[in-house]
Amino acid sequence: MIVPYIAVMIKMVTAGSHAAPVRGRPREFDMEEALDGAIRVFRERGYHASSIGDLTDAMGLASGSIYKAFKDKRDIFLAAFDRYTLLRTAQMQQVAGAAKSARERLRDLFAFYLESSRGVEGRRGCLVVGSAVELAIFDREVAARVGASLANNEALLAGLVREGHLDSSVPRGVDPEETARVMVYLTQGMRVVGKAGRAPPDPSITIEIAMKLLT
Amino acid sequence: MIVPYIAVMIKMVTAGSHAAPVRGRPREFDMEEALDGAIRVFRERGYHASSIGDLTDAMGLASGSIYKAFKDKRDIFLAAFDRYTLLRTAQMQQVAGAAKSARERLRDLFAFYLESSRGVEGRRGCLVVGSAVELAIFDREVAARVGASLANNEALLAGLVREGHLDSSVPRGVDPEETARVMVYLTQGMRVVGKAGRAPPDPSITIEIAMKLLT
DNA sequence: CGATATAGGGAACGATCATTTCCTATTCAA
DNA sequence: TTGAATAGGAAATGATCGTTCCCTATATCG
Repeated sequence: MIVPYIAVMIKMVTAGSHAAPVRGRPREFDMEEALDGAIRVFRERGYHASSIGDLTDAMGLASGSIYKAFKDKRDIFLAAFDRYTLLRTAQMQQVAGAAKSARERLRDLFAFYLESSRGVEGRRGCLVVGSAVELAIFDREVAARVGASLANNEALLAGLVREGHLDSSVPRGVDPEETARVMVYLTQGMRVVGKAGRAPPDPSITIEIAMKLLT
Repeated sequence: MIVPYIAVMIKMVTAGSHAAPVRGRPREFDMEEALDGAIRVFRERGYHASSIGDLTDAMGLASGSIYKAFKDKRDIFLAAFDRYTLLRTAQMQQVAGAAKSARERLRDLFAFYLESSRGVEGRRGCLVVGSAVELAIFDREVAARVGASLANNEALLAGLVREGHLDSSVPRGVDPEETARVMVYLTQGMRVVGKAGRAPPDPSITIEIAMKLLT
């Protein structure tokens, strides 16, 4: 009797308290698919320009159903933000774990960010950047999540610089934390410029210039 | 008879067709002060979260008066954007013209951007970044202005790199255009992170790391 | 099987927003 | 000095938006 209760609690925690309860009619829609639709809308239009109508279309739900699963529009946004950062962190860690040397892994991350900032994906934009620009100043909770996401990226990059010290692919003189901070500026700036649709003709040149930070 | 007409036309062009006409009751408010108020509102809240009520407060005008001077909310925004980029470009050119060597002028520009991304000013944000993120994808005219502003900054930075070749403060191997592109990423990223309220404890270290791009 | 609990969905509601209207005030032209 | 033109400002308007309500459907518990 207590085991399923614990399982439910764990699922509720991982799903951010948006998991379906045990009693009553079960949820018919897929929460992850619905949130993917919400992510698409919020990335393209931002928070304020996304209407509930936009969200019902993209999530495949009626407004009544949305308000059964979420407290309000902001609650949808926070759930979408959390899923976005979850997926993005997974992608980054995958990219950052492929190559042999730490230097090459950092190069792969730059390429990944540059690719994310190109074409349709670039125009769609980054939800973290969008939240920072549109919401962080007046919403403490959003600001905290944006800060945590940036700190997370910074830590990942700093860790790679430190690994580079160990495998001798990055000179000891390169400060991990300070360099990672500048690299975060660089990557977030790529997303901004990508939103404006200005992509570099030859990304490989851009990457090599960015790699000078590891000198 | 024709001379004042020409003068009026020139003023209308420079003021973006928002100048007061010759006939009728003259405008009582100062257009530049009003636009400064609009700039403050749009920088803090973005476009969609800024209500006409916010703008009447910040511009010191009633809604009826605002609609006498501007076609609609978007027209106010475009005028504010143009004034913002005008002022910002002037500031940048002033900063970029002080030091002796081109390398030092580039360093001053990094410091200027980092300072603009700190504290209250940083939280207030950059109107170009905000426009790129919130509006560029669905508003061609805004996208064009954002693109022009980024291209302008890029050209300014590239020009300094080229000057650095001439005064030998920047190695010849540093490509002006490609390096300027990366520097734009860097500076726009600073504004994003500044919006989130995360400023570097010691800006001078950050600046020196950024200067590695000129290696 | 009946009671309870929750989901799905669409219509209704209340608030807010951008914009217009209308009236007064102030200028220039004739 | 009168008329045309425009500014200032407050109230009215119409549309849109987020949210709630209500009804039906489907599950579990006793």
